[in-house]
Amino acid sequence: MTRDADEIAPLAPSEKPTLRTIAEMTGFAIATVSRALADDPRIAKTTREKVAKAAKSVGYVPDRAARRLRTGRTQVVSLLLNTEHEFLGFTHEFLTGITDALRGTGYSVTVVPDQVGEDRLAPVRTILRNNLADGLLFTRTECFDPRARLLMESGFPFVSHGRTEFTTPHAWVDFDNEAFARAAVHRLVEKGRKRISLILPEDRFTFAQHLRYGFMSAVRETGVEYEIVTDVTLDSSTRAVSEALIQRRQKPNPPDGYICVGEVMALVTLSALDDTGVTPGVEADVLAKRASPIFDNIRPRIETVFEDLRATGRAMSEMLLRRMAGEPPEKLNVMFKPDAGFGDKS
Amino acid sequence: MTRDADEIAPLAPSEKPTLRTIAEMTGFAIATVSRALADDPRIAKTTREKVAKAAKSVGYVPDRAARRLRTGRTQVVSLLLNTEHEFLGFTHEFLTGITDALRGTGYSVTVVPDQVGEDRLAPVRTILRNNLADGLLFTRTECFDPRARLLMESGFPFVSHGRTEFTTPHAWVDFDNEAFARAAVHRLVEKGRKRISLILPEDRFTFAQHLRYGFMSAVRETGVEYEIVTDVTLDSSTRAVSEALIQRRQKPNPPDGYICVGEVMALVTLSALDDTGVTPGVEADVLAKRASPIFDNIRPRIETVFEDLRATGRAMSEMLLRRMAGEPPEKLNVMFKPDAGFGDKS
DNA sequence: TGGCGGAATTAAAACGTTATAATTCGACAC
DNA sequence: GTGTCGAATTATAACGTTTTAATTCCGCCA
Repeated sequence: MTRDADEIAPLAPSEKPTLRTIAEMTGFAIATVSRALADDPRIAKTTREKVAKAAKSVGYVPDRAARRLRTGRTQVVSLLLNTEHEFLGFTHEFLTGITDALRGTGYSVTVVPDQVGEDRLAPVRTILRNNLADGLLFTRTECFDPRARLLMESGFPFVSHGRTEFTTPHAWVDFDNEAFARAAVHRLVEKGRKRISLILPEDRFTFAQHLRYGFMSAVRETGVEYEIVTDVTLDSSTRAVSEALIQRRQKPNPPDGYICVGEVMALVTLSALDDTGVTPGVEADVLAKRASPIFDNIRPRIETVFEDLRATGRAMSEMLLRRMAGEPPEKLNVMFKPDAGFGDKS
Repeated sequence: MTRDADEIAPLAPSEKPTLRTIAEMTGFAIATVSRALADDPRIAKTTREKVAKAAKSVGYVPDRAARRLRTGRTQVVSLLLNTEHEFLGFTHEFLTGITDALRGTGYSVTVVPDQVGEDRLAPVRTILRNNLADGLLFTRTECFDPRARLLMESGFPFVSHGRTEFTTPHAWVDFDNEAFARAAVHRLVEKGRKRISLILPEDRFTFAQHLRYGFMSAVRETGVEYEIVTDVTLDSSTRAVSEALIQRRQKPNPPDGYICVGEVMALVTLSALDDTGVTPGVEADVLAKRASPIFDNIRPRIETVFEDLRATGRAMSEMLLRRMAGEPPEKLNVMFKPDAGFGDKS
C-alpha cells in the first residue's frame, strides 16, 4: 500500500464514508485513522491533521451502531416521562430544556413512558438490562424512590427531578417547594387571610414533604388557621378536586386563602370559587406556582411564582453529561429558588 | 459438539445472554438459533420450539446495536418536535399517544428539536445521512413542506401531522380545520354575532389554508361581516396578540365574535376582552379549538371543539409502523373530524 | 451399489468500530 | 556491527447479529 506524498486521493464520493474510506484516501491503516480521529497522542501530529482533513472533506460521521456495539455506549439518554398527568406545559418546557442542553453533544433523547400507578421500576430494568441508554432522567421523585435505589446500586448515571431521602448522594435538580409554600402562606397572611387551604401531592413524593414542611412551619410562625385537604391530591382528577373544593365551601368556616401547586390546580380552584359565587381577590385569594407564561392571560389575575422547567431540563441534562463522563454525584445538585416572590407581577 | 437428547444445558446465568449462549445451551449453531428465533420455516419445528424455550428461560433479548449494525435498521422513530411555541399540552398529549402506540413494538422514540424559524431540513438531513431512525413523524406541516419533499425523494417512511399540497401521496393525519372554521362561523352567527374575527397561522402552513377556506366559505354563506387579523399570527407572542386585540377594540366597529385556534389564543382573547371591559357571552362570544381538558375550568365558560392529540399521535405512529413495514402511503390518511360541534358542553 | 434430491443445519463473512498485541524502523549506545 | 529502545503504525480480534453459500445426512430411485 503506497502512500504518495501529501496528496489525498479523491475517492468515489458515492457511498457513506467509513473509516475504511478515509484509510484508503490517506493510505493509513484503519486503526490509525480511528486513533487519529480520537486525537490519540501516540499518533504523529501530522498524521492526525491529514486524517482530520480527509474526514472533513468527505463528511465522515462515525456509525453509531458500530461504535455502540464495540464500546457498549449507546449515546442515548432516556427520559422517563410521566404520561398520566401533567402540569400545563410541563412536558413541553422540560423536553425543550433537555434537547437544548444535548444539542451538539452527540447524545439523543428517547422518551419512555412512566406510569406512576404501575411498576415504575419496569422501564428502568429494561433500560439497564438491554443497555438502551447511557444515562437516565426522571421526574416525580419519591422519598425512597425505587428507581433511584436500583440505579445507585447499579452505578448507572442518572439525575432526578426532585430529591430523595436516601443517605447515599446522587445527582438531582429540584425546586425549593418548601420556600414556595412558606412564602405563599406569609403572603396570604399579609393579605389578611385567616384560613389557608392546601392540596398536596401523594405522600410518597418527596416534594409533598417539602411542601408540607414549608407550609406547616409558616402556619406556626404566623398562627394562621389552615387545612390540608385530605380526600384529594394533586393527582386526582380535576373533577374530583373541583367537587371537593365546592363541597368544602358549603360547610362552615371555609378557607379564604388557597395555595395551588401548579396551573391546573389554580384553574380548578378559580373555577370552583367562581361556581360558588366567591370572587378571587375579594372574599378569597389564590396563589399558585406556574410553569408556563400563560398565566399572564388568566383573569382574574392571581399572584404566582415561576418554576422554570426549561432551565430545569437544561440543568439536569448538563449534570447527566457530567455523570456520564465519570464525575461523582456528590456536588451535582441544583436547587432552584422561587423568584423574588409573590406580589411582583411579571 | 454433541447434542444430548432433549435436555437444555443449564448454563452459567451470569452474563447477558446472546445467541451464542442459546447455541451452547441447545447444542445448535448460532446461525440455526438466529433463524429459529425468526421462525424461519426452513428450521425444523421441533428445533424452533426448543430454541424458543431456551431463549425464554434465559430471558434472551437481541442486542439492538448488533442487529442495527448488521441490518441497518435502527428500531428508532424520530419525532421532530416544535420547541418554540405550543398549544397548551400539545407536546404532552401527542407524545403520550406516540409512546402508547409504540409500546411493545420494539421501537423507541427520539425527540429532535424543530425550529420553524431556522432550517427545518437540517435535522431531517442528519437523520437520513447518519441513519438515525427508520421513520419520522413531524408536525406543523407546510403546503410545500421541504421535509416531506426530501423524505419522499429518499423513499424514507414518514407521517406528517397535516397535509401538504404535493401531488405525490404520502401518509398523514390531520384535523379537519376547514370544518372547524366553518362550524365556528355558523355557530357565532346562530348566536347573533355580526362581525367575526380570526387569527390565522402563517400562510405557509397548510392548515392556514384550510382554516381560511372554511372561514371564508361560511362567511359567504351567511353574509356575516368578518376580519382576518393581518399583523399578527398564531405564532406571535401572546403579548403581541394581546396588544393587537386590544388596539382593535378601541377602533370603530369592533368584532363581536372571535374564533380561536388553540387554547393560548383563547386565553389571550378572553383576557383582552376582560381588559377592555367586554364580557364574553354578553357583548361578544369566543369559540375555540382545544387540545386539553383544562378548558372545563376556564371561566367564563366558552364553547370549544376538541382536537384529540393523543389519538392523533397514536394514529400517526400506527401508520408509521405500517409504512416502515413496507405498506405504500396511498391509503394511509386519517382525518379527524371536529366532534358533534359547538353548543354541547362536555 | 451408486447417485440424486431435498431437508436440516452450519461455517464463514460481513456490518463499522475500538483495543490489544504485534511489527516496523530509525536512532543511539556499547 | 550488534543490540536496545521508543516512536509510529498496523494486523487482528472482537462486539452480536444476519445472511450467503456451503455441508451433512437421509431416503429413495435406478
